[in-house]
Amino acid sequence: MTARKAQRTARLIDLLSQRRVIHLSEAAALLGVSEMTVRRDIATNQGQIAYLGGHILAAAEIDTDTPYELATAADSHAAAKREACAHAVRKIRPDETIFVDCGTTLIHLIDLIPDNYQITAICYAMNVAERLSRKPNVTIIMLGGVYHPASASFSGTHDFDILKSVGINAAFLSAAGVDAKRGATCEHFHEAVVKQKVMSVARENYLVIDSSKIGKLKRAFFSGMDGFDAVITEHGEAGPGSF
Amino acid sequence: MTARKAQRTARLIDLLSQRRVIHLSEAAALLGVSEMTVRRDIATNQGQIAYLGGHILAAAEIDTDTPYELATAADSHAAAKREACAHAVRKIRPDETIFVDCGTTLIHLIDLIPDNYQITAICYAMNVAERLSRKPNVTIIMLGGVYHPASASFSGTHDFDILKSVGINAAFLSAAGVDAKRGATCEHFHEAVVKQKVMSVARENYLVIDSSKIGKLKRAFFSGMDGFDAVITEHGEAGPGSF
DNA sequence: GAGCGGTTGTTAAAATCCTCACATTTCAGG
DNA sequence: CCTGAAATGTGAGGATTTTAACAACCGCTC
Repeated sequence: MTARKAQRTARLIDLLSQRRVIHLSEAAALLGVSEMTVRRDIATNQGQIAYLGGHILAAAEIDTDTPYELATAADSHAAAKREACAHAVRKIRPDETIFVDCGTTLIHLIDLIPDNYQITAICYAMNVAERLSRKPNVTIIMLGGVYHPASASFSGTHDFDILKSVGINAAFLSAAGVDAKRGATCEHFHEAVVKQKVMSVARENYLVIDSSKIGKLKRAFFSGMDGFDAVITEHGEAGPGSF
Repeated sequence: MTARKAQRTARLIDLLSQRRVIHLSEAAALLGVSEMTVRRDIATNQGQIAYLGGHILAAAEIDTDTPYELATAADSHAAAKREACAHAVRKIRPDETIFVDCGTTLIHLIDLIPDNYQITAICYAMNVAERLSRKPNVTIIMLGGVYHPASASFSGTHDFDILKSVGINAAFLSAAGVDAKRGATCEHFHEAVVKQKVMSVARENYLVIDSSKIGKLKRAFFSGMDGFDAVITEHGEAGPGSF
């Protein structure tokens, strides 16, 4: 094995750590060699590189034991979040327009909406939009803007133009911290701006959190507790006065 | 979804938890249905089941990769598109603002942009934004609006407000058809509206297509050939007059 | 510079996979 | 039992992937 070949293989593995799946022809272009050469590289490195029908992926992906748990474990308090969302989903009627905040909590809400509901969902985070797009009968409206990687969300002044032209029946908000005195807070200021603007136009505002958030205070304030029609946790629904 | 189909899907997922990778033909035999049916089952369960060139695997294996990744992988004329983009990427300077159209073609352009370039990219399709978000040093601006599943893109009147406040050095447009007489066309009217608006504010407009598009005519017209500063295919760059 | 093994690119044919359209079957309500 | 919608099977055609053979190239030694 020449130095050139070894280096090329290392580069391919490096690419896989970022991309998970790379098509053969794409890898060939990226590495500046022919497809045949990439094939041969893979054949001599079956331990690290896996190959399936034209697609290259890290061998670890299909070797190591169940990454399922890992994926769900990355989302802490997933069970509590899902339960809170199970309570929250009852607020949605079959033909309403809702707002879905960013974060991991409300992803569960989306999954729990019955497939036959014809809802319109407004969002501003990419992971939320992506999950919504998998559901049937959902009209998705994305508030655009500048991308913020930390929360996979978009923000900007223009958001507000869209909000003027839609009627939101219920807004489902998430928070990173809920404090009795200071109210609901999140990690990023740009998120807080969007949340506030949405809350000002939505008919009903629900804060959906798992109870681990209670007592915490984060840097970006977006609403006092009296701004919510209800606070929904895994234990059920509580009036805003209980905090 | 019938009970039978749901049960079959559950069985398939169960198989995947033991086997990691199952070939399409084997799954069809194991489940006692045709390969076509297994394909369709997978298509309606992209969240849990992933599919790569004839092989079925648990979606968790290639986690965080949205279904778009798979869409790109199954992309036809992928090699020609990538070559066209290799020509197109030379139009980008290290600190510019560009527009990236929707579709599968320009995904390759994104991959080919050098990592050390500090560019700002404007887009209106989810798969494009998703791919952009993986690159370092890129500022992403998303034009929001109503979601259109066919092209994973968003559209709406409000797009135009954002466009007023940015300066676009180069817009990279794609098309589903290019006709000598009628010019550039695409599948959906809502896309055409966005393309036209972008072209009116961008300093330079490049049409990037693989040559299979030439001679085709689709329903939504968005620009005559003289609207482009250049047409870029896998064979290189051509002036707009050559069509 | 000639010779050598290992590496790489190019082609063509075969096998496989994908998409689409249409025929058939199944299933839930009336 | 009838009926329409959903689900399923089938086959053709096109696109992609695989394999194999052969030619060209590289770095090295003699």
